[in-house]
Amino acid sequence: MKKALIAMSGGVDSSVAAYIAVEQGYLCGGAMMHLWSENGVVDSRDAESVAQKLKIPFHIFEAKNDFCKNVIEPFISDYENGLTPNPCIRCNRTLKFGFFADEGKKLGYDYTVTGHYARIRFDEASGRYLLYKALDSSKDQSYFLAFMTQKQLSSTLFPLGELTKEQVRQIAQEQGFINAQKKDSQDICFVPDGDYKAFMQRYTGKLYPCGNFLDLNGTIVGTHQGAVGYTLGQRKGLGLAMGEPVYVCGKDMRANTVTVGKESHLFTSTLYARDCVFIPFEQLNAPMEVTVKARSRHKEQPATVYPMENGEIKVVFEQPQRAITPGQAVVLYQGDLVIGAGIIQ
RNA sequence: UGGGAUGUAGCCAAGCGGUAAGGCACCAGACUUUGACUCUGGCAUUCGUAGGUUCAAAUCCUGCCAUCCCAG
Repeated sequence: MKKALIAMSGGVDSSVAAYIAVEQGYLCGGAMMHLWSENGVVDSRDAESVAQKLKIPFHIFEAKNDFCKNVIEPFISDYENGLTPNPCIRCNRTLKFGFFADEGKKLGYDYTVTGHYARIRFDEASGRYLLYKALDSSKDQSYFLAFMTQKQLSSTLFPLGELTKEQVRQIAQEQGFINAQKKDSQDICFVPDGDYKAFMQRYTGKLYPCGNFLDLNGTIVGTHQGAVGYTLGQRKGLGLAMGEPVYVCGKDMRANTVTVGKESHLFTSTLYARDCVFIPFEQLNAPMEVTVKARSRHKEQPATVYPMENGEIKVVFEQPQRAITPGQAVVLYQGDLVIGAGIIQ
């Protein structure tokens, strides 16, 4: 009998994923990673409650050091370098399907199970594991999983990939799980109040100095509160009353300036990406018609992807896209199949 | 010190005797397992100030104050 270790967050999704894994006959265990807390408290009560109901063992993995090294510190240095990182993607690749899976292996588990909405299928013809969108497109999380390696995909199970959120809540309700009505998590987990700049200042002890807002002509139009606190396309929080809405059009970390302008200046139809991974094949050798997400909640856009030097790619959209932002992940699809992903530069 | 102009919310700004448009900013929700975007709602009992005229004034009159421009 195969053994499966469920990554349990205490939320409804991973709880139902655990229930299904048990029902499917895997020999199951549950575990939670202690990723981060500023007060040292780990709240594992909901997860433990569900594990108890399912009569499966429950572990807590201390992962704070790995999390700091692989998620938080890159997150901070990305912002300091003028990028806008996506920490959830990094966490998936390095912690959930990295550290956590490794710990599971040490305990004799064959599979890692999570409550993600996505599907994995083995393709006989190519001998590769393929990643597909969830059947419930409104909950699909394949964007956050697109950097998974073949090794990771081969030992991962997503029991929720064919279910809707309603069905998941229904199951949680039927099973009497404590979190059946719990609100979905959101925001960056280590910045629950959403103020990531304040978090960075606490974490690093640095103060990010004020600087100038410039218009597109280079004229000073105001004072910003630290360039790391702004991202491309941002409108809110600038405090600039220019008579019409203005958006962040660029940043110069060196000069500590933030340039603002009209929304029409944010549209571009080409992007370049590095650190690319491909799922149905090892590398891209020829141009390919795909649909593309340049951020998690981007509506997929038709585009052509071209291979470049050093494994980089160029994506040319049919229509210009708003606020393509360096540091964000770009994910390529063909229908429900995830083709690959990269980091926008 | 003379002459002119202007003073309406944080910023810009309508209104020109009938009981405060709008935009930007801001705030609160919604949306959302990243940052953003977006959407919805809120936001001047009061018009530099003190008096006067009038049934009724931000709107007319007078004094004062402030700011800007031109003279000197």
